[in-house]
Amino acid sequence: MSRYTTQQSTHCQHCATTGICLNQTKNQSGLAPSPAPRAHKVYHKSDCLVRAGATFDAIYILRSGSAKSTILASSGEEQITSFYYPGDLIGLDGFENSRHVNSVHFLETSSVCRINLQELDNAMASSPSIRFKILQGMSHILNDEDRFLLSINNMNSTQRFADFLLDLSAKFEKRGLSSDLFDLSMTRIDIANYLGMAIETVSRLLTQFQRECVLEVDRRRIRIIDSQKLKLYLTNQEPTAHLFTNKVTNNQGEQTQVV
Amino acid sequence: MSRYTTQQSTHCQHCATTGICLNQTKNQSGLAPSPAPRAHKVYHKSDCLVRAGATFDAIYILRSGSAKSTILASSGEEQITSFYYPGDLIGLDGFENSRHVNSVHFLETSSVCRINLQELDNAMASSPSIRFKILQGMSHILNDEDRFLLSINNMNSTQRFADFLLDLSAKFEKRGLSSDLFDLSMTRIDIANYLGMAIETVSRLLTQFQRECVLEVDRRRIRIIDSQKLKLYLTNQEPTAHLFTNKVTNNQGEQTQVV
DNA sequence: CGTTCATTTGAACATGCTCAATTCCTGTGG
DNA sequence: CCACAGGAATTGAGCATGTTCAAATGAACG
Repeated sequence: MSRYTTQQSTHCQHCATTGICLNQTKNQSGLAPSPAPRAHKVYHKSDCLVRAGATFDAIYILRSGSAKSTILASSGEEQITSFYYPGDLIGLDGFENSRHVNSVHFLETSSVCRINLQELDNAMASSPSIRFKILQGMSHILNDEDRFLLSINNMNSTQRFADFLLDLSAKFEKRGLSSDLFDLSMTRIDIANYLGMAIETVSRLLTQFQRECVLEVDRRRIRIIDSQKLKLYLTNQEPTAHLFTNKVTNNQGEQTQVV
Repeated sequence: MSRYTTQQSTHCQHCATTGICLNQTKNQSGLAPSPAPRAHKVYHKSDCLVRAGATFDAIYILRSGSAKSTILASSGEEQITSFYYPGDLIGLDGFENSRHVNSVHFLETSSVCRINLQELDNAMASSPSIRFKILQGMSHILNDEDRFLLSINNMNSTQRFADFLLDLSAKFEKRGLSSDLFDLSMTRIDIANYLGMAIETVSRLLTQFQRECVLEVDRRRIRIIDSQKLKLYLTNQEPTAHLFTNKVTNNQGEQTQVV
């Protein structure tokens, strides 16, 4: 793996934009134990950044490219837990047991910024803004997973897939890229694994969306033609399905007004 | 809501056992801006601790009882994202946007320790161990959700329900309670919502497990009779007894081993 | 007691999976 | 440059898991 990696010595601009660039803060606070600008490594497709079970000694910020993290079931099956895009924090799962729970693999040529734990702790001790940014980053991941949970438990495969595409679209837009024309960096197999469906279902949904003039699909390239219609798939509940949910809502509704 | 709450002025022993009691540390470090021992409030069943959308100004440690957090789908449906037990951190979802994403409701009479953000930040600034404990707590939640994701995407309802029961059992044991005799503090509706299945399925699974002499069920009270057999359901990809097909029952507890 | 909510149980149905066959794409070697 | 292999993706058909609908029972509570 190391033969694939190179070192660069430019300043960590991308990290800075996310507000978590530890170099900057260390300079500001005058600590700067290592005066050199942060080094970042370049990895290639299917390279491994972190292996489950490995000692937790650093976190990473993705600078460019994309990655996925996976956990291993006792049965031996893998489950993708997250896809990462530039600016995302990677490796935060390690705090629990000082070992990584997820493995992280790159989906394409990518580069990351490595921040070892001592560095991180120093920064958190000295900078309120770093403290906040790290907590914010973890909170963001948490909320993302909660939303994902929601989609898995309450949506059918059509809705889930539409949600996935809109999510991707929003992520690209947030990073200054086109929100309606982008390349998937993951295979259909990865998508199916992530969304908890069969690859055949993913394939059929792509075909369906294309047939209904919502998307244009060319291999990994996706063009969203009608994002309004795509959003409709999210709310379009199947004709029925109300009894169970009504009960839940009523159960919750009581708390709003208690005489 | 406030009429349900009372104040107590004992020292925060429960928090101390979790290692995140901020009072202790503040005493150690001599900061102690508020010299009074930490107050904790008592809430009752279905009381609301945190409402989604509310300003994020504190986190909480659950001292006793249990709670659930829920997020709201755009469609209006609620999804339970987590159940909380004593020692758990509550409210960490607020860091992302300075607003809470989840609502938190109590499932029974419970008490919490409130730690406002300024307090938390002070403690994190001064104490490396607090810094670590908070990150560890968030990491734990993250990993929990990842594992849950795995179970939802890769397990059928029987496996998921067995997993849920074993999880609960482990949580009670970790807190010094009986691992094989406990009361569910949530309704079947909550369980079904959390696990992403219909309440009828939950009911049928309870009946099945009882029929197969794995559990004894009496309303909310669960006794795990054969935890070994319960664990087998996790790995047994092949369903041993079909739940929904008109069963050709072997009227004794022995189920047909397909392995 | 009567009302209401939680739970159980049965039967029909449907969403999405499995299995199977085919096509498409990419890289490789002759 | 083409043939070929192997993985990725597509498409079809049957079927199983778990949902939905419906009804009955049980428990809690005023």
